[in-house]
Amino acid sequence: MTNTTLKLLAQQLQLSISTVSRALKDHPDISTATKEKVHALANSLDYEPNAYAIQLRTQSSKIFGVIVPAIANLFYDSFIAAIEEESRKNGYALMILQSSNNPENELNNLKIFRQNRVSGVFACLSAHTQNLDVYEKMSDRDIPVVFFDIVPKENKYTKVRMADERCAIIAAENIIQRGAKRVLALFGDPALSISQKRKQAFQQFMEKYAPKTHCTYVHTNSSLESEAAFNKHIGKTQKFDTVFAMTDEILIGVMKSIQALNIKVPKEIGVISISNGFIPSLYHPNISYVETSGYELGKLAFVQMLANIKGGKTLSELTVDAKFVEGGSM
Amino acid sequence: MTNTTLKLLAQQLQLSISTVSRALKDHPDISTATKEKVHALANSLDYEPNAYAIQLRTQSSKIFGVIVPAIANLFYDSFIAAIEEESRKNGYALMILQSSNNPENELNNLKIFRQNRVSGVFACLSAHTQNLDVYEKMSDRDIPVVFFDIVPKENKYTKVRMADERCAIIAAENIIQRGAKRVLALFGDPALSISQKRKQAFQQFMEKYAPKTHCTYVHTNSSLESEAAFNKHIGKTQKFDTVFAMTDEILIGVMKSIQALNIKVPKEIGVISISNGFIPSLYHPNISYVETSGYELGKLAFVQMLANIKGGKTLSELTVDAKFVEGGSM
DNA sequence: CCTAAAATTGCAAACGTTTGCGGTAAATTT
DNA sequence: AAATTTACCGCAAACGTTTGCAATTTTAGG
Repeated sequence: MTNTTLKLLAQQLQLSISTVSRALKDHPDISTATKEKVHALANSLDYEPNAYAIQLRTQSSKIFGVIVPAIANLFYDSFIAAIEEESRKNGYALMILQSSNNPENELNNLKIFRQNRVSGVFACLSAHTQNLDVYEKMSDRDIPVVFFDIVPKENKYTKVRMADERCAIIAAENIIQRGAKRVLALFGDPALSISQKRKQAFQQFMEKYAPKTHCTYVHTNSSLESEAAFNKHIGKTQKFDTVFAMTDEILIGVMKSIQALNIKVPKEIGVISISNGFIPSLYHPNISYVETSGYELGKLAFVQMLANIKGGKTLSELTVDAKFVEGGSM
Repeated sequence: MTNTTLKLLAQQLQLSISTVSRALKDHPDISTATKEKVHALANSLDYEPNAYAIQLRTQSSKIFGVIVPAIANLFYDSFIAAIEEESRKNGYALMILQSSNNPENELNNLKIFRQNRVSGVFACLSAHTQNLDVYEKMSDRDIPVVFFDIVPKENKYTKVRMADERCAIIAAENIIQRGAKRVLALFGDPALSISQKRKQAFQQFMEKYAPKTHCTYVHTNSSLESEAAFNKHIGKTQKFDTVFAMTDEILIGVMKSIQALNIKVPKEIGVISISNGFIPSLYHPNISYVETSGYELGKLAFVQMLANIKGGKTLSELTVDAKFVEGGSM
C-alpha cells in the first residue's frame, strides 16, 4: 500500500495541496467546513505526515541524539529513561548510540547525528576522549550539545553532572557522625576525573574534620578488584569499622566479600556508598548511600537542552545535588 | 555556518549537482580526475549528506525503531545494546522508545515510527496489549516488525523469544538432580503468558519426573511481594530445601529475606533462578541460574530483521536456547 | 579526415512538505 | 450600487538529494 500524502488528499477532495496542508494544522485562513472534510478524509486514509519532507522543508528535525558509553548500565539507562520521557512530552524522539568508551565510535556516532540533522545532542564523553574537535563541529552547525556525567573541563560548554564533591563530602559527614575510627575508602579508576574529584573532596574533608580517623585509600577498576582489595585489607590485623564504596561496581565487590566472610553489617562494619539506589536495596540490611540519580540528571539535562534551543546559548555547569539515604548499614 | 550541500560543491567546482553526487559515490560514469577534485573539496568543506533529503528521495530511512517496556531494565538494555551494535555495523541507527507497559504510549510510539518511515520495528508488546491493529498498520506500510520477548500468539508474525519452557525445565532438572524434597517455586504475574508458560512447563516436568517432590507454587508481582511470600512460607513448620525464582525481580526479594534470616546457602536451602546472570553474581555464593541472554536475543532479532528486509517475509518463531550456569547455590 | 562508439557530464523531474504572495468571491460599508 | 474589506483558497518556489535520459566531448576504427 502506498503512503497517503497531501497530494493524494488534495486530489480526492478537489483542493490544492496548500489548502489541505493548512487545514490539517488548523490555519485560520481555512473555513471550518473544509477543515472538517480534510480531517475526515485524512483520518480515514490514515494520513501520517512524512517527517523527512517536513524536516527537509523546515530544517529542523525533532530528534535528539544521545551518546552514552553503554546503555546497559544502571546509571545511564535511568538517565536515558528520563530524557526519553521529556522528549516524548515535547514532541521529540531520541536516537541513542553507545560509544563503548571508544573514541572512534564516538566519532562515528556524532557523524550519524550530523547527517540526521538532530536538533541537539546529549553527550557523555567516553572515558579517555581528549580531542573535542568533533564537538566543535557540532557547534559550527548550530547543533547544541549538552554534556552530562563525564564532561569536558573547558567551561565554554553546557554541562550537567552530579555534584561529585558534595557526594563524597556527604558520605564523609556520615562516616564521621558514626564515629568511625578506621575507614577503608575504595575509589574507581584513578585516571578518571570523577574518581579524582570524589577522592580529593573526601580526603580533604576527613582530614579537616576528623584528623584522628585513620583512612586507607584504594583505587580499583572493577568489582572483582574491589572484592580482592577488600579481602586483602580486611584480612590484616588492623580492623576497619567502616567501608566506603565510591560506586555501585565497587560496592558489589565489597558486599560479595562481606557475605563470603559472613561479616555482620552494621555491627562489625559500617557500609556506605554512592549510588542511584538500586544495588544498595538488594542487600539486607539496605546499604546506606548518597543518592546520585541518573533520572534527575536526565531531567536537568533536558531543561538545559531546551533552554539552549530556545534562548540561544546557555553556557554553564549545573549539578544535581545529592542527598543521603538511610539504609541500615551505618 | 550554513551546511555544505551538493549545490555548493557544484558551484565551487563549476560542475553540475548530478556530477558531484555521482562523484561522491564512485559512480563509474565519472572520471577519476573529477572524482578526486570533488572528494577533496567535500572533505575540506566537511560535506555531510543530508539524511532527510536522501530519505525523501529514496524512500528508505536506515533507521530502526525499538519499543521496550522500559530501557532501565537488565534484560532489555542488553537486548538494546546488541541490536545497537549490529545496527551500526550495518549502517542503521536506532530510535528507541519506551512503552512503560502502557498501550497508549505504545500507540504513540508506533506513530512516531511511521512518521519517521523507519525501515523496521523491534517490538516488545506491553504487558496487556490486546489489540494488534497498530502492528497491522505497520505491515500495510511494508514496515517489517520483529517481535521479541513478549510476543503475540498469532503465528503470522515474526517473533523471537527466550525458550521459556526450556528454561523452566532446565531449572526443574537441576532441582531434581539436587534431590530436592520440598520446593518453593515463585512465579511472576499470572496474567503474563511468560509466567504461565514457565510455570506450566515446570509443574508438568516436576510431576512427571519427581512426583514425590512436594512443590509449592506462588505468584508475586514484585520483589517486595516475593520477599514477603518467602518470609511467610519459610516461617511455617514445613521446611523447604530449595527455592526457585522465575525472574531476577523475584530472586531479589528471596535473597533479601535469606540474608535477613541469615539462612545458609546452599546448606540450608538451595537457590536457583532464571536470569541473564548479573543479579545472581551479586551474592555469595553466586546463585545458580538458567541463562536467558537479552544480548543473544538481540542478535537473533537482528538477523530476523535483516532477513525480513532482504528476502521479503519470513514468518516464524525463533527461540534462543537456554543453558544452566553453575553458581554455588545448589 | 569522417564516423561510430565510448567516455564524460549536465538537465530536469521527482520525493512530500511549508509558506509568502497573489487572486477571487462573498460580505460589509458608504 | 459602487467601493472596500474580509474570508478563503491556489500558485509556485524551495529544502537537498537521486537518477533516467539527453547532450557533449573524446577516443578509436576505417
